[in-house]
Amino acid sequence: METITIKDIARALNLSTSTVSRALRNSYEINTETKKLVLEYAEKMNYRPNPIALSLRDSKSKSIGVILPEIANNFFSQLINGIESIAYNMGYHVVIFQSHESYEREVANTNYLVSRKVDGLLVSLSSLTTDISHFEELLDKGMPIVFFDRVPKKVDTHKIVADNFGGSYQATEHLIKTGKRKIAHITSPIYLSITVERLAGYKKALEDFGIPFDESYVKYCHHGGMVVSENEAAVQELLDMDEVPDAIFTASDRITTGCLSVLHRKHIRIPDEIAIVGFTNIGVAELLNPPLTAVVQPAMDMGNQATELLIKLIEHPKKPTIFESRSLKTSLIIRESTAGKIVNVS
Amino acid sequence: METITIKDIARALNLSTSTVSRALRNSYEINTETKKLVLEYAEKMNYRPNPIALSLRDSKSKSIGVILPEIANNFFSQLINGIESIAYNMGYHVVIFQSHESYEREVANTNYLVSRKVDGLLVSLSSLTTDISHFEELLDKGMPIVFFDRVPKKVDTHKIVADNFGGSYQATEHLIKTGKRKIAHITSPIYLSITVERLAGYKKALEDFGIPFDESYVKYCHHGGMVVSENEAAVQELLDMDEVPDAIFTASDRITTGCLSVLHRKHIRIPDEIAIVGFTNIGVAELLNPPLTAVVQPAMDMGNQATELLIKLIEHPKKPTIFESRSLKTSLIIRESTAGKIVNVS
DNA sequence: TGGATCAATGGTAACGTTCCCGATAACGAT
DNA sequence: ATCGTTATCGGGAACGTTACCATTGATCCA
Repeated sequence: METITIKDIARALNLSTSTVSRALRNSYEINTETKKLVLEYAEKMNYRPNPIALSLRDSKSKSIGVILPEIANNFFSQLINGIESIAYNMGYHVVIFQSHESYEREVANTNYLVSRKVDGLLVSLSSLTTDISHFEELLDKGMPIVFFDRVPKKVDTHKIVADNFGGSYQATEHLIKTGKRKIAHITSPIYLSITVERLAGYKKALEDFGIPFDESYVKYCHHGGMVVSENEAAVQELLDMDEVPDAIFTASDRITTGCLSVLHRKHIRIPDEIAIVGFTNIGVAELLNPPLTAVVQPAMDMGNQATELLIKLIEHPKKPTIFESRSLKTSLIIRESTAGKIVNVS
Repeated sequence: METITIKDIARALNLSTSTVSRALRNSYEINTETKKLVLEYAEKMNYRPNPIALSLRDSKSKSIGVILPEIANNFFSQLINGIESIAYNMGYHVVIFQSHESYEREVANTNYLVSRKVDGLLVSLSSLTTDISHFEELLDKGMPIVFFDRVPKKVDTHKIVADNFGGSYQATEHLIKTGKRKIAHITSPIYLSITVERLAGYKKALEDFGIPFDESYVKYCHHGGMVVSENEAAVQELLDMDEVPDAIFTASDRITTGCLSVLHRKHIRIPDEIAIVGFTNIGVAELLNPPLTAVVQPAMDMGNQATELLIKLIEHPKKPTIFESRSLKTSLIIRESTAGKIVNVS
């Protein structure tokens, strides 16, 4: 448990540090017996190479940085588990930073992580990030970055996302097929990739079933639902409409629970007055009142795949000619919050 | 954005590295003009000291390690937010490791964090940790450690816990006052501090109200509710009893949701057949069916205080003669899962 | 037997920073 | 003129590790 160094071993065995170093790395040019001597002594003294010294020397750290909006969120914490399990197996460790949906903190975290010499970055953009030059500069300098979930559109690197379009389409289609026609959508800021894609899926489903798209049925929460008043306002605006929606499709963990909470307080009956389907990974969806129909993302798998791609990038510095943009299937879990007779709509 | 070093500045300004270093640290023995020159150039070139080099030199890293069971858990992720906000303000950064309730991973994480030269440790024990010698050794060597939530009994260092006894007493008392007499308790493994304290509060409340304690009403989940079958078995055993409980007091986030899920599947009516109160910080308690009465811990504040104590320990290496053991008040939020007439019981 | 080859090991610089110890010059005091 | 003082700066070592370039014997072949 004492911090013993190569120097200590060298002194104890009357060898040079070079010899010890090479013996430990099992170099071919070291005498077998010397090697054995060193290895045994190192084992006995519980020698562990100093990662800091290694980092300083090689400018790598066997660690990957994760920047995401927040961890107190089922989707992200499941995703982190996915990241960690792969990283752990590959000998990397994971440093997590939260942007708390703040652009400034995202930039600060990025800089810190870079100065800390992480070997690569796993990033999901904050809801207030419109300028991504801090990542582009790093990319230009050769820093491996993989984006997940909330990905920048133009940037040229690996990306892992859920099939937001498909999931959204499926949710909307499900609402339509259970007889809903006035379907609202409460979602994140429009400059997030997830917002655009989910909105597109929603629109396409409406279109396919001959329901005209009504812009006033779409509400954006600029802080991604982090601010209570936002949800409140969004829901209230919908309730104040001439044609009150008969269904709401909510686009994230926080927005979903926020809206549910508002609807509860207003004693709106779900699904009778308004049906709800959420794009959410909350673990207790089936315990909610009513049990919540949800589009669930394969969060763990997203974490796995993003990490695999990142480590591949780190360990094969030759630039891949093509970057992957994987889209993982979501699954629609139907529960009572959208209960209704299946109606023939097409 | 380029990684510029002190050497680069020295070369550019025709100074020595020592001078530059001292100028940057605003040493009194450097000429004001020289200082200005260096500072301006450093600013212009966006110089950032290399934390790795600092770590190697000083054997400190301005970082603190956190070891806890899992982050995909409302209580812990709220607590992490508390840790981060303080650490961030004090110029430390936070490295989080999950034990996933495994003793081996806890030990591995500890070793890694130590070799990584964290300046201190914030620890909540895994549910399978009975031997804490890996922490005791570190403590003996002077490593600052603060325990929170699940703390070892004997160890001599700062500890931050919720008032588990009080919270538990309050919950039990509430059940009794709403007319329940056959109150079961499903909890974590008995060798965890939280288990012992919560059990004690539960017992004391029973005793104070003249209800005999029945050991068979207490069920332990050895994996802290992480394993579904555990919850299932615990609940089933209770349902199979001659005197089926009329209330269950569950002792953690995971155990609470796990039990609720089982009760739902078995179509047990809450609170009519069985009332439920959970020791839990889940965010959507009010959205559950029925809304869940909960003992809520001041998770964020626990994180704050633990971090403050740790940093104090780090920055004032003189051993404090006495270690603090703070216990923060919980709050009982009453909702429908324990609805019932208030009865006169004493 | 001289030179070449090879196995085995040592010495040292380098990564970026700080700190201890000097070094230099200017200046006033003796 | 000599000395001590002060202000300002430079040189080098150290943190732990590895890579490159020696160095040393020993062996071998012509």
